[in-house]
Amino acid sequence: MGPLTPAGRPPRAQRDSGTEARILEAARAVFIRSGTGGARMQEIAAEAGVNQALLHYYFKSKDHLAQAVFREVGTRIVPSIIGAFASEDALELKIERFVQAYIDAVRESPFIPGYILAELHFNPERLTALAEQITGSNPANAVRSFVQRLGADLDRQAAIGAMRPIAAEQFLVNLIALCVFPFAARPVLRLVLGQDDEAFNRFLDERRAELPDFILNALRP
Amino acid sequence: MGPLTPAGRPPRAQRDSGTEARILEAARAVFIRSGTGGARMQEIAAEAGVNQALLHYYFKSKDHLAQAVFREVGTRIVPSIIGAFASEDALELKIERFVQAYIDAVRESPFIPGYILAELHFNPERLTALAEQITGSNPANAVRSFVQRLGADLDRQAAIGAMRPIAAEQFLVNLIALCVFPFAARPVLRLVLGQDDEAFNRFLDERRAELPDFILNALRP
DNA sequence: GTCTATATTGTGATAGAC
DNA sequence: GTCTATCACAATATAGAC
Repeated sequence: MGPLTPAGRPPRAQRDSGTEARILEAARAVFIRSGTGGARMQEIAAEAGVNQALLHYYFKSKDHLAQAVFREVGTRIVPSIIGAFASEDALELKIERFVQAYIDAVRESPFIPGYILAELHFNPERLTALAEQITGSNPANAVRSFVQRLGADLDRQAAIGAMRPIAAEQFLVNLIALCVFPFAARPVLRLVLGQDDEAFNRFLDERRAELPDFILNALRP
Repeated sequence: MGPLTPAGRPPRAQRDSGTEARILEAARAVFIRSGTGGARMQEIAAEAGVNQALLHYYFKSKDHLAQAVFREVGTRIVPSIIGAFASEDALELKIERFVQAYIDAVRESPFIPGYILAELHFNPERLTALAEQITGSNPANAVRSFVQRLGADLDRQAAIGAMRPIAAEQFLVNLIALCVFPFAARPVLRLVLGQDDEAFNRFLDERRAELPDFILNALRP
């Protein structure tokens, strides 16, 4: 959604100066580190290098801006999860690739999972809006059919004795938990591992290599 | 910490009318569902059945109150984690008991993990204060020695061929992730499982029974 | 200890010049 | 489109009566 223009007229020249994008970027940074409740419009304006009035010019209100940020962040993360399981590869391969792709992707912006979980905890209603945008008008159905396909995949493996049986919902939660949690609990981990960023990165390197084994091993018959 | 009393004098009579406790209880409920940033002192006062001024009488400021709540909630959860591993039982047994004890405990108040993670995400500095209170003056050391003991336990099992080798930090994160995440991501789970509380509870029942197998299986050599 | 009333600042939002 | 100035109200915090 672009700037608000007087009834139907296209936006003025200089529309592409990138101001709107800069504001959104600043808002993302501030909302991610302070939460929707803790964030201040003034702080966002300062970080974007503009004044507060401009935020309202581009995004009506604080809540609109928060929604825009959440949508943007959410739509970037979730499809990667769905996408990894769309291929025709062997289940084992999908799992391994998903784990490594997720760690690689989120490593770049390690605060995102914490932000998403916190935002959903305090504003669960945002979830339905986000889910609709990603999956279409009936998110619950889309999710369920995804779980069903995963379940069929797991059943097939169990039938040929390649894996032990496990409920699809439980497995999906396990998989995502093992990937997401280290980032969501980053502050605690830093305490356990000893404060510095470097240790955290070493931990992630090790995890990237070993987590697939842990999961695949757990699935062995 | 009791009410503020004029220089050294003990609190007046009727001190035990339970007002302070009622305020703290109300504050816990509100902070847990709205976060420190989103919570309003007025809302807490209403929920406690008193007026706003009393909150300041008992707890200096909003931030003090938030700290008190976080300490109280945090100190109730964390020791249960440490405690489960203090016994002399076999590692397998400790793991199984920890998983089930955790699920049973948190089930009563399923919003706590989300609250703690969110609070730590936005106010990581609160962690050191909490950790000091639980573990004494040097939390980083206490945590590290705990991890070391767990590591020794794992090494022993690996040495006799009962388990495959795994780094203690990775295993600890896996264990906690698998327990905590379903609660922290409760809103998402409800979407996946189909909205209602009953389905969530069935999911937890199933999980309580199967998660130990998943973990123990992952550790098999 | 508990209340009412009020001070004081913070903060989202708007008006209007340029 | 972007700014300055300002409004209106929400929210924390305090003063002081009872």
